[in-house]
Amino acid sequence: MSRKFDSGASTEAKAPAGPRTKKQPTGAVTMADVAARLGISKMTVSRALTRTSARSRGASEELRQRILSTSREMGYVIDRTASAFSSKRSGFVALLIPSLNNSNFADTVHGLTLALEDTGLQVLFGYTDYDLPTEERLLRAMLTRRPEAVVLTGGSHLPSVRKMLKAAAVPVVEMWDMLQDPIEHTVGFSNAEATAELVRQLHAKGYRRMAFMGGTPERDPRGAERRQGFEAAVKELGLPQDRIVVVGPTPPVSMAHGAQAVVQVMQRWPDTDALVCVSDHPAFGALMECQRRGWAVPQRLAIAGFGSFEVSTACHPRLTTVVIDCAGIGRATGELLKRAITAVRNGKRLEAETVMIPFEIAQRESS
Amino acid sequence: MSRKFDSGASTEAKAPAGPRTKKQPTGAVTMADVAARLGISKMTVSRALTRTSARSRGASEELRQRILSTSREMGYVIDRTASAFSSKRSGFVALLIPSLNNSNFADTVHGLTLALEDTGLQVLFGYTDYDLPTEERLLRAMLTRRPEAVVLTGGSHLPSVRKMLKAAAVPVVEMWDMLQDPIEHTVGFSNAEATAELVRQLHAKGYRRMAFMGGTPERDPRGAERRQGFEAAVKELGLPQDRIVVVGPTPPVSMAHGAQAVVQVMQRWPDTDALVCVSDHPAFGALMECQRRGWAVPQRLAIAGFGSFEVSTACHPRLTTVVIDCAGIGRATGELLKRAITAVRNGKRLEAETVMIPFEIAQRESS
DNA sequence: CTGTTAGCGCTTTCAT
DNA sequence: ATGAAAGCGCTAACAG
Repeated sequence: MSRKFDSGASTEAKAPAGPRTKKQPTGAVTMADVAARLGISKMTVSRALTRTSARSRGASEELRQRILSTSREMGYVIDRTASAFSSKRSGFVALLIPSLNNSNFADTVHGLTLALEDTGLQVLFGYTDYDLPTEERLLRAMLTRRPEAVVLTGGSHLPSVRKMLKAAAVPVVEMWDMLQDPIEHTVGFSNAEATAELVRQLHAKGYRRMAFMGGTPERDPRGAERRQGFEAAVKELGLPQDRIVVVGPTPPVSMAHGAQAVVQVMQRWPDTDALVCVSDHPAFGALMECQRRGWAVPQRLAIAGFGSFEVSTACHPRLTTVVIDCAGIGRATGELLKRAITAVRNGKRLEAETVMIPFEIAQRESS
Repeated sequence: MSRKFDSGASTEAKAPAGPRTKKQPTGAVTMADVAARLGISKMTVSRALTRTSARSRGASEELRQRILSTSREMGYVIDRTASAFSSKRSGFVALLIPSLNNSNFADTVHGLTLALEDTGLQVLFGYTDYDLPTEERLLRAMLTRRPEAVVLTGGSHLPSVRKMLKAAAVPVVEMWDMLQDPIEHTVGFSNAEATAELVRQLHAKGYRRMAFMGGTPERDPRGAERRQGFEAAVKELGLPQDRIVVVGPTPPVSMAHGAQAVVQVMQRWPDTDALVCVSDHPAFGALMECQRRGWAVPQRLAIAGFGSFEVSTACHPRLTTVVIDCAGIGRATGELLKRAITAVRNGKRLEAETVMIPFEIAQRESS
């Protein structure tokens, strides 16, 4: 007992702090309180509570049960701020996605959360609103919490983001895209190839004069990739290449954008027979606009989307689209994360990995 | 210098830990490093970095600038785990919503985040999947991080949740509902009253045989409230009261549920002239099903939803719905949070508040 | 398997 | 305005 000015109270009785203590304690029950009650050291309590199936060291099972039940009785809640501080393991994974309001990303978060469920890792979550400076700001704030891994969406980041991540020396996963020059790990698929494949299948069905609609490329790298896939495919197939409509400026591209785009397309290129949209949302908007104007889908114009959002199967006619295993991206990211974090905790480093997530074209009544 | 086994290195040069140190330092640049470089105490650095417009005490402006630039140069990133631990201020707000995949809640999160933007508070975010035990589990995990406030959705919680919150002695906000017996603060509106008002307006338009469709009440308290509002209104208006269809069992109620429900309704009560849905998603599904079957909307059947989701204005005909200021709920919650947390930090406690958020009925072509 | 000791990086408290 | 000392609640490291 070397604490100066000790109030003299045993650690068990939480007397109000003496008049001369340097620092005000929380007031909450601490590990030391639980230990004192049981007449053991707090280290033993710590071991009992921290014990994982993986960690062999811990208290004996009988004692462990007593510790657990006493903790419960006393209303003890471990202070992870303190434990993170002491162990240098925050237990956080930082996750940045472009938008909350997008069920594709929501499904990815879902899959990731499930994969991390039994690990004690918590997700520190942020959304960038498709804005690079916002991403940078959020990441900067998150890094003050010392996350054990960082997950980003896509490969488009400010230079300072790469710099910060390098300095933080933490495992990084970029998801949802296949990247030329990933920071470290990647989990995703080629948005360009998926769109190209969609175009090829529409071509096989007989469509020859296709148009593409999407948002401004700078703010939506995934959309830009899809557009490139479209352009490559129509070129390869010898189809007209100039039928591109850009809406914006703000992502996400909305249903209303789709309605507006389909009108533009039909005005500029009246013989267009298929419209490929950057996502299901504008595709749906386009479909509804066609119904308003009495343009038969798919007879007058075929429409295709991307992402297989709920609306794409609920609408009438149902939308042809690219089906992505969004939850699978999250799950794969989670599994990768576990291995990467375990490696770091053991003083190693997981070799950079690239995980390909398959996609599928769903041909439905809109084409 | 009372540290035993000190390696002898000054704090400036980050030599690898000596062979006999008890604890491995992080390796990252610390406040002490920055201070040493400037020849000042780390306390001064701390003050310079923590200085808020609110806090008057801090370093002189000139020194502060030097500290800031040196920090940047050295790549110093403050360790909020340590500062939270030391100050007993986690800087976290715990937020629990039922679902990520719901733009209403997404908008609320957005509003909340914006309101908290300049406070240094970070959101610790979890979604319950409309499941009370999941909510309890998530909250338990979050409380280990000592959040300075907790935000829940709705008023339906396990008893243990109320107990944990009471023990944590932290400000609590329940949002999205008006509650009989709130835990503490409330921000929301009456789902029952909003639905009742919708029914009254449909009645005024001439609809007389209305049906309601929703999910199982146990898993969706907000849906249950809406149903109660429907029942109260049709009773008050002397309309048939038994036309209730329950789909499920799993919330959220989907577009497909709506398609299925509208068929059931028209089979059981063929003279139904209006269908009120628990949210826009099933309302949209019902609308599409009507189109598939050639039932004219609103001539044969009027359809109304709830929530003013994007699809409700994009579809054709557009859906009559209840417009909620979702972001406003988030914003109001954020403002309340700021005051509540400030109070606690000053050793006070904010009196329990109830903030009413107005709603609006949008009559559109589907009715 | 259990205990002892030291200390993580910051902020509080008190002194100057 | 600045500094020195102490300590927040936990876990690493070592000893037994």
